[in-house]
Formats: sequence, C-alpha cells, structure tokens
Amino acid sequence: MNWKIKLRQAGYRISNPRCVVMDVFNNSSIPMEPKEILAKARATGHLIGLVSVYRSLDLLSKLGIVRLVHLEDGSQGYVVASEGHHHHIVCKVCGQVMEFSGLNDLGDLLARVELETGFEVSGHLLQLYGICPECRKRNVSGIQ
Amino acid sequence: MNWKIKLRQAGYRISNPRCVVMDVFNNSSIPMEPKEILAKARATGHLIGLVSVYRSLDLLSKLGIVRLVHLEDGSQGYVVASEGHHHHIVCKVCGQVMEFSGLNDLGDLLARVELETGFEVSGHLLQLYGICPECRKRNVSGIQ
DNA sequence: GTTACTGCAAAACGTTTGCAATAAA
DNA sequence: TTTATTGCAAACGTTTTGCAGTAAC
Repeated sequence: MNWKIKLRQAGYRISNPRCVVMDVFNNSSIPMEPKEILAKARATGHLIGLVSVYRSLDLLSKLGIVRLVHLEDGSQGYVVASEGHHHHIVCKVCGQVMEFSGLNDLGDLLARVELETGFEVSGHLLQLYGICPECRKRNVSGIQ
Repeated sequence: MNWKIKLRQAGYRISNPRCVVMDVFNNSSIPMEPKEILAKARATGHLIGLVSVYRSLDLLSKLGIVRLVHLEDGSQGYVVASEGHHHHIVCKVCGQVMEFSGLNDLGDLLARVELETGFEVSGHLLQLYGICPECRKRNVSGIQ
C-alpha cells in the first residue's frame, strides 16, 4: 500500500514537507538522521524546515512507513520500511540497508531462551551488520 | 574477573565515582540512564557529579564491564555485563534484564541471510523483550 | 471555510569540554 | 610527589514546544 493512502486513511493530510521527506527516502537506501534528510531535501531545492522533518518522521514511523535502524557505532537512522515484520542488515562499508524476514529461524532460539530464562518472550530486536555484495566486489581495502 | 582488576590492568585508577557507579549497578538489574544512576547514587548518600557518571560509563563500557541495552520504547540504558558474547532479554513489566547466549541458534539464520541477500555477515544486534518469571507469577493485569 | 499543518524562535534537554582543584597511586 | 581524575560552569548539538500564519481538504 502506498504511503499517501496510508496517511489519508489515518486521517492525515498529504502536505508538502511530508512529500519531500518521502522523496528523499525513495532516493536513498542508507539510513539517515533528521538533519541529513533536511540537507538532501534542500540540496534538491525543496525548502522545508527541520521541525517538519522531525514531525514527519514521528508520524511516518508511527504509521510504520519508515523505521529506525541502529547503526554499529551506536547512532541511529531512518529508512523506508515495507509491510509486515522484518529485520535489517546494514552494510558497514557503504551504509546500504537490506531487509530480511527472520521469524522462522528465530523460533528455536526463542523457545530455548524461554526454557532457559523462564521469560515469556513477546518481542525482539534483531539487526545484522556486514558487507553488501557491491562492496564485496569492489573489495574495499582496510575495512573487512 | 573483578571490575577493579580490569580497570587496574588497563591502567586506570579505582576512583570514588567509579566505585559509586558500580555500586549502583550491583544493586540494580534494570537498565539505567546516566541521570538515574546519579539519582540512585545520591539517594544512598554518595555525592558525585553527573559528569563523572558519564565519564565512568564511557570507560566501563569501553572495557566491557557495562553494556548498553535498547528498551522497547526506543530509549537506552546501561546494565552490568558478564564476560564474552551474549544478548539480553528485558522484562517489559519490571524492566529486569537477563542475559542469554544465542550464537548457536543464530547460525542457520545468518547462513540463510547471507544466501538470500549476498551480504557477508560480520556482526549482529539481538535483544528480546518479554515478561520475567516473577512478573508472570504476579500476573500483572493490563499488560500481557 | 475549517482546521491540520508549517516554520520560526525560543525553550528544554542530554551530552561534551576546558580548566583549576583534588585525590589515587 | 606525580598525574589521572574530579566537578563545576559553560558550550554544544539535538529535539520539543508555543504560536501566528499558511495551505490542504
């Protein structure tokens, strides 16, 4: 489902800043912070305010249209998210993000943890780091 | 290995603020932010500065003595960490944290993701959420 | 025409830094 | 005695908020 439809169905307006933010997202597959999003928007001639970026991100992530990913250095960034439950793998060379579903293989682990800890598991946070196919081909030196 | 020995071996001093911070950690199993740590320290009569808490946390996490955990609401907190690689499961009722090792069960998943995405996986971030045994017994209403 | 939304300025917040005083070794 | 460490104050960067003007519907 289109993000504009999602917004409308939830009772929100298709405003210019929201369009600009989504445009930036659709032209990038690397996680971005609010300030970076603003910079990219302005670089392409779209004059919106930083406050609107924050408010758009708030709304878009509340509606599940974008998601926060944790970078390996502890910082965070937003990326567009597709439907349903899935996880992200982040390239530590170029920052590119790809999605993967991981629930099936996680089942055994969850069952074992429930047994071991006595916890009733209800949610999880899983994210991988690695090197993407392009960067592997390019064989960037110094970074493994 | 004792945290004091780790500190000494790395060439650092066993200062009062560091002892106070570790004391706070050893009397709590829930993740805490810097300000909370300061509050608990002062509540027990230990007058240290917030800046020292930040600097202690920096050092202690660099040495692997404490670790950052991600809470389900997006906030973060520090907890003491034992040796080696492991993950955390956080109780969403009381906040208590327990550790578990998860590398073995993760193998299949990592292999599948490498095949599916073409990424070379080199690291991961895994954390679980759930309800701890005590809270399950207490059967806290309203939250499942 | 309504009212949700924007954008500015200012406030609020968390974190970091410079530096003189202090305490661990 | 030496120097790593502290704690204050101030600087800093990020995020939030109040509010009048604007634009989406």
